[in-house]
Amino acid sequence: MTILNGKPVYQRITNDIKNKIHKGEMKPSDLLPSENTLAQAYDTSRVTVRKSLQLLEHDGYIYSWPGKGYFVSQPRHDVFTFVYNELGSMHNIDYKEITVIMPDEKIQNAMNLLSQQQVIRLCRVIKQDNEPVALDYKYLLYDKGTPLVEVEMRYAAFPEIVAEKATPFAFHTRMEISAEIANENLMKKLRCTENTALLLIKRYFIDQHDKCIGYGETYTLPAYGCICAQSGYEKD
Amino acid sequence: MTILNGKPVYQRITNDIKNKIHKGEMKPSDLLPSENTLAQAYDTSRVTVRKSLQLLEHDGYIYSWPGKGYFVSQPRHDVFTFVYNELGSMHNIDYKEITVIMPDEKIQNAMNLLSQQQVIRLCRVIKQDNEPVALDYKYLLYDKGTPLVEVEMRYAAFPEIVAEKATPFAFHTRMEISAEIANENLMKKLRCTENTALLLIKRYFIDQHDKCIGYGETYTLPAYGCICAQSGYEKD
DNA sequence: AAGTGGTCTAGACCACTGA
DNA sequence: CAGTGGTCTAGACCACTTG
Repeated sequence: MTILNGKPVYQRITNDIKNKIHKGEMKPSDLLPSENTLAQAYDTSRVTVRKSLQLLEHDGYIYSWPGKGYFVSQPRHDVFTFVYNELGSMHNIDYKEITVIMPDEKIQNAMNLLSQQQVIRLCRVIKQDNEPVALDYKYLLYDKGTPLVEVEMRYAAFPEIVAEKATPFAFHTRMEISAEIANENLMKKLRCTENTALLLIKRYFIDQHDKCIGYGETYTLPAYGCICAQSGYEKD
Repeated sequence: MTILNGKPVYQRITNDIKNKIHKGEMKPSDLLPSENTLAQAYDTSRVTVRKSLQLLEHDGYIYSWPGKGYFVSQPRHDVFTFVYNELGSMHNIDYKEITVIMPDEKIQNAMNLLSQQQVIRLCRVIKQDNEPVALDYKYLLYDKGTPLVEVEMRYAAFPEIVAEKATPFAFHTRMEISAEIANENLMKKLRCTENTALLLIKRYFIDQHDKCIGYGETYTLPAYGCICAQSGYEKD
């Protein structure tokens, strides 16, 4: 009785309202029927109706105004999402070097380091069909206490390396995407000409105390591909 | 009685569990206490506990397995989000041209057009401090029925233009981010040298029938800035 | 069979908005 | 004041997992 056509009641309500919004039958800033009205219309309880409306609210279709009611939102088309898996799976990796260095000013600023603080630098070249497609640098804090060097030797991807030093939920990543012309070092390692535009991805790994515990730079050749992001509202 | 310290019960439960996960007291794939256990522990009802757990589930901290219980998730550090507001606000815009053209093959493929289908092309140069920082092309389907040209004259940003032809929730955007070297046209319009790496942002506006109703290309100078994305779990 | 989460009900009290 | 959403209760039945 509660579940009809294999669909829970709250999903039927959610879908009905979502469809009306998609079709334009309900437009941004329109007022929805009240919880009690919907409960009567669907012959169900207020709790069930609220579950539907909270799903829609969470997905950005509607918002609630206590004392007034629910309204259709202004849609946002400026929020984009993408998945960035570190290059590596499905590719050959040429491990190039792992060194403990005294970082230059650029890295010191990026990681907000004290001077005299050493860092571990990992450099990798990613290959596809035996051609280099990307150059990847990673920088990690070097504390003499822990034998980090051995850890890195596993060629782990960046979030996993960092997660060893912080609990896995306790850090976040900031990414900066830009374009850069290949310099001599990049030309040599990526076997490209001097007129090559590279996609540069910088990543800052920040722990819960706002401390930068890892920094990475990845230079990618145009041939390899691009970052592909999505925005918008999906039907059903 | 239900609300203590100004916080609803369900928020206290949510925060408690979230903190335990952040601190590492609960690790990925750990089993949480059952709904009934939590209800007793917090001296509340199962419904309230479920509200807390569903918030955590929606935020990616835990997942449920019917018949077994709730488990701490493997954290995802590969999903990134950013806000892309079209260049324009806070900048000078040099309107350059608006034309109805027969698109070349590149645009035909991008928009999946039939040959002989004309499109409207808008070209803008965005300036900052009187220096050009970006070049922006927009392509829209041209149907002779509607006086679209007048509509575009308002210099509206892209999602708003497109939303006039589809209901505002009924389309989504795909974005491709890549790097490209300045060609002669770009060098002239952006006043840059031939060795300049530009950030190229392509946008495809897709309606609910998977039809491309708009296409855009934005070339940005390195000096202007970059795309800044975020990933990870926020405390509280 | 006992325990788990998934769905749902029929109430209740509160704070807020608007006539 | 009546109506709205926000929070919460004490039950219920179901399908699923585990012993």
